[in-house]
Amino acid sequence: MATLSDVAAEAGVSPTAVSRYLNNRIDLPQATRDRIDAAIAKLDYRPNLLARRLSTGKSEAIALVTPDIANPFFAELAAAVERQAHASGYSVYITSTGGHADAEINAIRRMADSHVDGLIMTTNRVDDGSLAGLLAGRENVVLLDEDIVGVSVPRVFVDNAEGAYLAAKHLIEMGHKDIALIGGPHRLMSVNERLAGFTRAMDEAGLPVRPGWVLLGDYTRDYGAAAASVLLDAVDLPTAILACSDYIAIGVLQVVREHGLSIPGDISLVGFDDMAFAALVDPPLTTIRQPVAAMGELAVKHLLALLEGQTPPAETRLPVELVTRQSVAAPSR
Amino acid sequence: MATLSDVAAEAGVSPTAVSRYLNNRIDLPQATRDRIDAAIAKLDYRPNLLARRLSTGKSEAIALVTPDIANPFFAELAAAVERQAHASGYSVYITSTGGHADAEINAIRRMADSHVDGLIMTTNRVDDGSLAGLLAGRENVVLLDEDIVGVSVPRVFVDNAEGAYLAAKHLIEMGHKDIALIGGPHRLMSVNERLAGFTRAMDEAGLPVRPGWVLLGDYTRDYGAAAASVLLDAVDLPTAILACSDYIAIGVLQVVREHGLSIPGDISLVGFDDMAFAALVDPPLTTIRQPVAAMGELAVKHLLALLEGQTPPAETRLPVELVTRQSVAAPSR
DNA sequence: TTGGCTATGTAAAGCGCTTTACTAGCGATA
DNA sequence: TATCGCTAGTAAAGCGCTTTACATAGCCAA
Repeated sequence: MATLSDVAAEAGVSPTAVSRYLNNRIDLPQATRDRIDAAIAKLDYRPNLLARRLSTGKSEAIALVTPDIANPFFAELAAAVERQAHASGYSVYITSTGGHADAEINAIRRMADSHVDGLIMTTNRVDDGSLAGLLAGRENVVLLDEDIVGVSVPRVFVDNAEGAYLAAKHLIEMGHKDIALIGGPHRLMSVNERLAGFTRAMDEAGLPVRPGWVLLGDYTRDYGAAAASVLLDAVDLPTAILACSDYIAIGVLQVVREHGLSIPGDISLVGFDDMAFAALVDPPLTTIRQPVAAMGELAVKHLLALLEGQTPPAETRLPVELVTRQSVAAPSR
Repeated sequence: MATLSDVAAEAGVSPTAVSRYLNNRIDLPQATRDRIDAAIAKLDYRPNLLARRLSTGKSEAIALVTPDIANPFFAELAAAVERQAHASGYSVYITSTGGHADAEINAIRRMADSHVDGLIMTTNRVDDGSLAGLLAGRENVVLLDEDIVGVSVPRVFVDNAEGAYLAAKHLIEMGHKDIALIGGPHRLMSVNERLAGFTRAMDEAGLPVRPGWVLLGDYTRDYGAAAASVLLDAVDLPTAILACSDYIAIGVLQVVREHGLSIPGDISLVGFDDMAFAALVDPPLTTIRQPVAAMGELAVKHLLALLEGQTPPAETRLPVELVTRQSVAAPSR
């Protein structure tokens, strides 16, 4: 690999001149510029980014740490982050942690050690304080999608409460009164908020939120199935289920079918996220759409603003919308 | 941030000693080790990876360049690559290119400039020679999933021909004779091979491959829909369609339904890939499963072998399997 | 003729680490 | 006593770049 010095020698100037020329920090006469350009072309010179980063202390790169890149939600988020970052000349380094606390900590450490300029953090656990400790006080972090309590960095979330409210209201307007909610991990911000939105809709309609019909566990298909089993094995059944993620919804779908019931014939179902498969399942899922791409883009914008010393909003809420398909009908009972 | 020298000063030894101690290149008496450890703890020292990489010329990191991380196939591949690389102490930097030639080239360049030790390349286009030019002769690259002609680096593929053969044979055994194939981009290796496997199965059964029933375009839902429209608007219809990807298959699904036909009642359908949604669509899709995780793991293993100067197999074919669900039935006509 | 300005650069230090040589001191050995 | 070998380190160069401070030549004005 040719180095800057090689180019300088070839062009008959000093390395300083070449460096400053390449970084637009010097005005050179045309003849000199031509010689340098020729030398670069001849030697196929490409600057060593590592050396540059070490020297300047800037990397023009950001990291995205994510629980699981194989999860389409985070994958889409990652794609959006990358698109937006590239548009601003930044590279992005994506890591997935598997959702384990120690892996998250390692990932953050490793990224910091590799000297990325900033970090976008998504998680799907509730933190025990260790993440907060690592992240607190940093000026180059933004939180995306899910909160970490005690970390006062810019945050980009979706309007979770509104989403659940819209979903519940839709069910209520279709005539449902007996509505159950299946949600993600207890105490996770999005879960709290979705539960709150659900409760508000029920309250407004004068409908009770039955404790036995609020099941909190995981944003997974398996948990959806397990929770649906609990619901369906009880003596009285809800006429509708609000699943706090589309993954939960397909678990519900499967179990409902296994119980010989039909959706939406016997039970109506609303999901959350509008993942790509939501339109493809049988029946196509009525769900709450999250603006995934916008979330990723905004997170990058806020991070880059932060890096430039500006002060992006402490918290941004992106709007969600109800997408009606065919998993909701009027109650038959 | 504390540096090595800070630690050395704190511990009352030279930076050399600390460096060599941390890299296990020196035996120090317990007392000295304790002083260094204490200094590290006190200063919360973490080595600067950039500096280390610049100095050693090794990065303990590999890059994965991929057309689109938002595509669950590549996302799953990425997750597997990351898992396996981490297990060997390597970081991985994932980039997606959007499937554009220049973006691919940029990505490869950028990765090379950031001095990753090696590169795993996946693509979904047929190369015009520019990628081949960039990659040819490199000793630290492996190709995954799709070939780039003229690049003689280790390759990890799936047994495409066998997959299509199994799918076609399954249809034939169910009684189908009029079978169409909808495939990805013309001249892409996987497409060629799947077409070949299809043809072999038809030949063995003494069945003709009708040129009008072989449609090549893209591995996308849109193309699947477009191709299905062509097929269904003709005078005589196939009784079965072999879609060379599950994305194509769902496009087909949609169009078949729009034509008032049912799957598998009127037309049987087999997909390829066994993406997560294949089991969720209506009807659940019979498809060919690719061992995605194994592909990613093997690519990493072969790359690391390469980096250690070993010679992994020039080409590995991973087996596929037929997953029967409910999109195939005996022909009604 | 001198002083100063502009144009065109360069020398050298430094980013934080690794690594190759080298060495001071000391006990044991011949 | 001179030498050897071992222990416990160290000095300094180098990875490839950036950046600060300085330098020289030529020209113009006073």
